[in-house]
Amino acid sequence: MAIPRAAKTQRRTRIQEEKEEQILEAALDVFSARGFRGSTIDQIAEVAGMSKPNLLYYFRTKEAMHRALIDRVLYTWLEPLRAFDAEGNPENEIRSYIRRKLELARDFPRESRLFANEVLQGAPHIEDELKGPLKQLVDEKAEVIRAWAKAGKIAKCDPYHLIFSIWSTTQHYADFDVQVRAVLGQEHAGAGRFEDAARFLEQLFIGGLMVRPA
Amino acid sequence: MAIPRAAKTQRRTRIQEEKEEQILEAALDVFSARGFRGSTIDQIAEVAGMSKPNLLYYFRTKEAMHRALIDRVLYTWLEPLRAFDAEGNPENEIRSYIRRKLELARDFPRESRLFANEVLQGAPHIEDELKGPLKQLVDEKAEVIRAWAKAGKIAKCDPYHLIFSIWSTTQHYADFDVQVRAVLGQEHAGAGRFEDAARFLEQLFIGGLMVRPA
DNA sequence: AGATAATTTGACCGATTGGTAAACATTACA
DNA sequence: TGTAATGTTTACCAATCGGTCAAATTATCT
Repeated sequence: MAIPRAAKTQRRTRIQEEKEEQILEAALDVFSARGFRGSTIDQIAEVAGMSKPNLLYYFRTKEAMHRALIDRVLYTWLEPLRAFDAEGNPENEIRSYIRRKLELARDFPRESRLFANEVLQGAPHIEDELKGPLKQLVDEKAEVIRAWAKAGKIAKCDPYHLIFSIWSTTQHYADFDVQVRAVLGQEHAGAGRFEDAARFLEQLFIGGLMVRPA
Repeated sequence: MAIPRAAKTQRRTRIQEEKEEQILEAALDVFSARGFRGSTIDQIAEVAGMSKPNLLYYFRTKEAMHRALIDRVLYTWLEPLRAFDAEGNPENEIRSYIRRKLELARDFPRESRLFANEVLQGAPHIEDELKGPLKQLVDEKAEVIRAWAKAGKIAKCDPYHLIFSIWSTTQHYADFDVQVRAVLGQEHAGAGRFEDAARFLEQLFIGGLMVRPA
């Protein structure tokens, strides 16, 4: 008798671990490129190199795959914000937050698009995560920024909109990659693009937020 | 004999005009919320309040609806950038560009999401528009910004990434509205949100780009 | 009014969707 | 090695997909 996902054994098989990994990798490919509703199990199965019923042996539904993916990716995605340190030097903290987010956009564009697709379509599967853990984390870090502003370490500004603007500018390079490529064309292609973006964003945020000595 | 979309008469009927408008309005609702692949003709038909074959009488395929929508919206969407004036005062031009884009995000969030969905999923239907008219317009305005920087009117910066960052920060409020709402919660709700965002973004961009008198 | 063109609908089509049942194959372990 | 649990596949299902068709209805014009 086939009992999916270790309902009885508690311990996960080697095969289970490998196949689930394989499936989630394929699911990330497909979901991030086409959104949840636009993706089909058959597509994921093809990318994963296994049959559809085989997929459904490990994840009972399409939603289950998506949820497993979201859960796994969400933690990683918020890591840079979590690293934001109240004790650190404000300029350094902001600068390295921007850089880390930009690196994430460069190295994990699929993860970025997975969230973008989800949020863009009303976040039907992750509303609780947004209103709960995410909001909590942002509230906490916003308080840090507010304190910096109050202490005169950075310019007075709305900390929430500051965070939003860092999110949007950095993730833009993953989520709207096609547009960025189309506009920049060949002349600005290649690895230099990342450094150009990083340089500009640091200039923008540091220049816009740092209190300059008179 | 039924001949769709004035193939014979040249002149469009009153009914044609009304119904096509009705359909595109409904299509904007559905496509912007679920993406092209995630949307169904039945959904659009229901929102439009007409039967599916009736829809297909005016637009022969799902793609035709989407294309008509894109074409109609694209022009409006680039209007603010087109208004960017080389002769104007740099600070004013940038400030009002930001404000106009932010107003667009507030007043036409569906249009913003339509493009976001499209670009996010690889822009399969609008690649030519991106590489053609859009790139051309951006190239032109980038040159203006570069000239301002060279003349010392604003800080030296990469004009393309400046434009990207204005796009991303402003459109973020339309495209990621659910996330913004979730994070800000009730305490920052209401009409004040728009003004808060506008104030922050102006501070960020003007502060980050203007050359301050010594 | 009557004729003609324009519009609308219900019934339907083949393809694809997410998912199931059960037979079959493989693995792990005694 | 035998056997029970685990893993895989073929064949299939009802529902939904984009789209067609012919018949019915409505608007337009003389």
